Amino acid sequence: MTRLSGYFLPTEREPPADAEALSHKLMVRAGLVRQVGAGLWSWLPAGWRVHQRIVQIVREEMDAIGGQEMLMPVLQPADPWRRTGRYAIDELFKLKDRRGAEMVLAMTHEEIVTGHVAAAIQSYRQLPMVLYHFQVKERDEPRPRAGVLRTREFIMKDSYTFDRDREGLDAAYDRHAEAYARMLDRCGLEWYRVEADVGMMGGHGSDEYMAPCAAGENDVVLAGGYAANIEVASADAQPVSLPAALDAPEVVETPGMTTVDAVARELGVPAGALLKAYPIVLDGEEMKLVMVRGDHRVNEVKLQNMLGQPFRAARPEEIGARLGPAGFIGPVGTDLPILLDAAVLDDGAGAYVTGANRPDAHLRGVQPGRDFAFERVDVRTVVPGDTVAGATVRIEPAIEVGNIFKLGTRYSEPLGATYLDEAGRGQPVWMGSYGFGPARAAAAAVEQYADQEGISWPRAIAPFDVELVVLGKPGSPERELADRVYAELGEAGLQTLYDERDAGPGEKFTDAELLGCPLRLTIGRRTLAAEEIEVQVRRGRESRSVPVKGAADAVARLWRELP
RNA sequence: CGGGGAGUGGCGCAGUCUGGUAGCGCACCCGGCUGGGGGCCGGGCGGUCGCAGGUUCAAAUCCUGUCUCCCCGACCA
Repeated sequence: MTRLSGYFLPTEREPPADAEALSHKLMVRAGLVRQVGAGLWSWLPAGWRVHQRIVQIVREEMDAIGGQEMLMPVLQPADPWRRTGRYAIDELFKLKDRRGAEMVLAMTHEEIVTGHVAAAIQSYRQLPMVLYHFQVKERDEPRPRAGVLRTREFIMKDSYTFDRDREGLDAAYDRHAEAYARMLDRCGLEWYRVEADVGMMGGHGSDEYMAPCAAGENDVVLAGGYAANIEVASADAQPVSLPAALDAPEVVETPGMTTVDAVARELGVPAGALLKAYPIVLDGEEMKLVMVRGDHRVNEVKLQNMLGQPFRAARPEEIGARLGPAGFIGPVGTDLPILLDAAVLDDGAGAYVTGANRPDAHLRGVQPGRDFAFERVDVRTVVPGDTVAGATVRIEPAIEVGNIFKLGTRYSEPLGATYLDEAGRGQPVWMGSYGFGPARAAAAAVEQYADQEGISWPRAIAPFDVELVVLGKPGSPERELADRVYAELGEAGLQTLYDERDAGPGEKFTDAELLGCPLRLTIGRRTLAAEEIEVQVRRGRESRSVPVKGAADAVARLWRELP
């Protein structure tokens, strides 16, 4: 129970000048958070209540799947990070203690938790196990942004599962997925589970939990039941009307036309009738030529995953030496291996335009298969209008609020986490790791439900259930009634913020709507006259009234019906 | 890392080009009025102009260096 007159809730009439994202503006204006430095934020009391409510929901769902809460330090010795090969990560904060020992600030806790398990687990009888904690993560982000959406220090719930084998991991992973679905629903968020890139975490699979909103940093591809991060999404391309096939490729002069648009316009064909060449160089300096349709773009994450090894774009001099001048390169007549994107047809029904590998010239009438050999790949970025199983995709921005990984033995092997099976054989532990960011969940809720007046919290994570506004002078009958209702609301189990400041009605209403508690009660002169208390539902700003007698219970019933 | 922008009272800003007593709105403090949508009157407090050095009789303003923050992109374990 909280009286606003003495509560540290510094609201602002105007957003910070440098704020761009809606959640950034509103969380600062509402007095929930304050910036300390780039990507460094303090949570003020009301903001921390939101954070803690989310934490509690997550905790309950982790406990429900057998998770055991613990706590591991942020400051850690560098050695385990060297052993797992993660010491080289740029985002990892590195420092030395007074003795000169190399330390790191943890960005996640795989190294430490695996170390504990390695030391303590000897037998299959001790598995499976689920461990988790809420702890600060430190990441030296190249560019923090958008308030608490992308910060250098943040609290994450990270859990880790330890199983005997792949089947055990799969089951643990599925249980986590179910827990994540429940916690996100309970937080009142709109969300998608999407296929994700496993990235450098390595391992056997990954899903991301995405909350769609304008400030989202990721793009999610959705179509019917299909959902994937655009980094890994696949879809069927929209067909393009190709020019008729020719008996053989034919050179056309295209002086100075180095762009798809210029060539397409000159030849009167759609951009999709061109083939774009993207020369890459693999680790061993082997060069390959990736070909996608002129209206498509190479997706470097998909390409990397398909290659299974790092690559870089070829430099102009390398391109010049092996193919031709940049802007005029193509697959015909080269001895480079060619990776042809799945959206390019080779049924002979039409033909493409490609660079001719000499200055100011292209080839038309080019047919994959007939005019060049290729390996078929899927390496393009999905675009709006593509389809998945007949359903047209849409692409939405979203915040990543959670990410789950099947790690396999990626960490248990370098850190020596093994157990003895029934036959007495040493086996590596199979691991999964599961992250969730309460701060991002809070920001996502702000983004998803805010309106012109401010924040509109889902009831489960609002800083308070009810804001009680009293109008009228201190000592007035209105105040006496409000004091009584305030106490009754508490008895009814509602967390209430009581605005008993000596301020005008406009200021109180404006602040209440900015802060966004699900219900606002107003007690003023009208209340006394009508024997009814006005209740405003924040989401939609619809007003109703309840009798003064029994008001708290009526409000509690109403609250339970809210989203 | 590349590009763009900004540091002046708690917040939002003007002043810098053209050097000459540091200003405005809001907030805050005191008194009074008002009391259902940021109300009114009167009186006040508060700023080493990011930092350092330089030029000058004189620097928020000119010069040099430096730090910090924001936006777009790259990156994102």
